[in-house]
Amino acid sequence: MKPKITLKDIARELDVSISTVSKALKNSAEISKDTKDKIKAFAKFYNYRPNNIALSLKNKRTKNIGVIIPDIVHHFFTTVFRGIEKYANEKGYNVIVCISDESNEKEVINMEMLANGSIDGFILSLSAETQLKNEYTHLKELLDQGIPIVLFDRVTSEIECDKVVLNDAEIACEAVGHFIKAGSKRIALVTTEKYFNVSENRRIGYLDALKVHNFKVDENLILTLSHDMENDMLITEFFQNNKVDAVLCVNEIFAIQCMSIIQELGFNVPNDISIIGFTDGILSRFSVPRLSTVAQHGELMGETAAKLLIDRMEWLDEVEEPFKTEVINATLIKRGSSIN
Amino acid sequence: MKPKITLKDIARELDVSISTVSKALKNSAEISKDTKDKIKAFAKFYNYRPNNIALSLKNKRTKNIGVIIPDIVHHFFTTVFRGIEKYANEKGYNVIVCISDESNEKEVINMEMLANGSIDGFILSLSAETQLKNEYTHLKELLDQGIPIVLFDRVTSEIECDKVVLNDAEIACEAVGHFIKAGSKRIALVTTEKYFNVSENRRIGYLDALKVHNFKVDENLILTLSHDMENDMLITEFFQNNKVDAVLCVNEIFAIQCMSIIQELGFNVPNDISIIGFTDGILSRFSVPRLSTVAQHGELMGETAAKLLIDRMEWLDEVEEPFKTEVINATLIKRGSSIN
DNA sequence: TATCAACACGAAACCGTTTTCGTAATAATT
DNA sequence: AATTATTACGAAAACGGTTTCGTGTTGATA
Repeated sequence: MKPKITLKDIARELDVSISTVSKALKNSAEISKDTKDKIKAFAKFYNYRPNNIALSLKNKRTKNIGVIIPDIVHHFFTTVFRGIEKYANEKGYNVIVCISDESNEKEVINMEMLANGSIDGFILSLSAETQLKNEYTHLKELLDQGIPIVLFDRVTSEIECDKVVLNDAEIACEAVGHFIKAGSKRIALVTTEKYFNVSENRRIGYLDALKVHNFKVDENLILTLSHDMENDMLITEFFQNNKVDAVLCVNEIFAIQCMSIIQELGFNVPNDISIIGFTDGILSRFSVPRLSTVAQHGELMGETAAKLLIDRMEWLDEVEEPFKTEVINATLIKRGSSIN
Repeated sequence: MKPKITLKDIARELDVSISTVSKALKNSAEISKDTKDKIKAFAKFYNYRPNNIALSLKNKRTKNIGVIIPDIVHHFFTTVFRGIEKYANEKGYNVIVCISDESNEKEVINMEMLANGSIDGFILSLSAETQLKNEYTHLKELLDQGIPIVLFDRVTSEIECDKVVLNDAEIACEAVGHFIKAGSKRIALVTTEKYFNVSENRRIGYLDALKVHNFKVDENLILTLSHDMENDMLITEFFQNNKVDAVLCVNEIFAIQCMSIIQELGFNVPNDISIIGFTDGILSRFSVPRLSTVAQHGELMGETAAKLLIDRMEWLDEVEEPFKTEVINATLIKRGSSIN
């Protein structure tokens, strides 16, 4: 057991002052070559590393980023996290993750916890409950305290800060357009409650596409599912009661569930019913047939968010940049579950 | 913009000493009720919160746990992480995650980075490269410095510390036994390179089961795949060239890949060939037919690891507990991809 | 009236750094 | 020889807390 060595230890052993040791290790011109060599050798031998906590206290920056995500088991958030971690690490930052579990309270508690010095900035995607309650005072307070925040994916216009979003409406429109070009007539949308900005945007894109192609909107063709319940019965009834030849689902799970039920009901995918989902995750790649889907480029999204945050943190004292919203362009990946 | 308030600020405003403020906020009996009330009210009004960094420096404990995992996109690690985060959070700890990306170098760098004061202890699963090179000096050094470590899943006997593992051999044996009871005669194993302790243990379980039931081992029925390559060709050839009626795969992806190729080759799952995988992830639950699999209880594993670590950290000064190895009992989940 | 608790608070050390500033000792200049 | 510049280092403050110990002021006791 050899505990960590400090500047003080080195100073005592070598009979110099702490300041001298500190300067010597930073190769200061103030210190003679002899002394520097001696100190460096000693430090190297005992594997001296400066204490991060002491540095943080002194510099008033921790080189830690707080990441708050609603759920890590969702593939999309996992990939975004991957992107954040990768970029942050390259830039010498560490990442502290908290999972809000879609709960507003957890989101608030975790952020307040971390805000007391543990991190230099936040990257987060709003919890479902936060979006539902439209409650953003915790974010406002942190911004007020000068802590930079980057929102991604689940964002809100109530808060002014850097953001990274997907062109949800546009890509949903493109997906529906793709159905229409392939000859689909009755196109369904399977979505979540509309307080999610992303679902709402995808719905808008869906409606836009119908309008552009002079399709009449049939509200019966929009199925709203909750993300935390057993939806199998609802889906089954939906496809039994409605004649449908194409479905756009706002996430991968819904898409896979629909495909599985559609197949059980005796329809052929994609000949009877085409399916396109969101998130190019593992499910989409390994299903039969493989799922056509909207790739959200989560990793890029994460990197972009991290870059936005780190840039702002590192320029904070120098210039006052206006807030940016970066738009990630989704890609429609055509695979076996849709025609052509 | 109202920056964070400190003890010093309160002391100045209220014309008392810093010590008085500190004691008042901790409700010390040393301070008169009047003064305490005044200080508490002021602190509350300005939303005073002690600075975590200063506390860490003083207390020599950060209440942060470092988690190093090889890969976060793998469902198993994600769930373990979930368990760690959950338990740690309940106990007031934050989690700093680094992804080693199966690289020994990254593992070493990240751990050294965090070890300089940022965390109180580590939870990790060894990277592939670390297991391949059998290089554990970084772990030994940290343990030497008095930093507690808990290894999970990918562990090694070279290091003495707390560990959490799955009863891999046992459950693999049980899975193969299940095949045999259902009448399978030619049982294959699809696995990874054997320097992974987990794959090796599953292989041992597979061999044990064969031996117990007086089956001859046919090395041709063991297919070794690399985890980062395109394996489709290898799998296809394997099932074309070998008569097989059951397959145990050491992970979910291999299982799904095998199932998909087996079906393409015109075999019926499970009638012609039964399949059991490892990891009860999203893939297993949504495949057609649903995949029989070994549930590894990742979340429980994570919680157990976090509990082991936190217990050790909090008792560190008091007693010297011997190291423990907790074994998580996997569960065989029988679904559509295997008979009976 | 001198002595002594009890009370209420402040000074200062400490955690491990960095950094500014002051100052001996030596060397260079006039 | 007196002054100045340079070199090489140390003292101390600062970051934001906690905690030990000391101390001035009361009120009670002998």
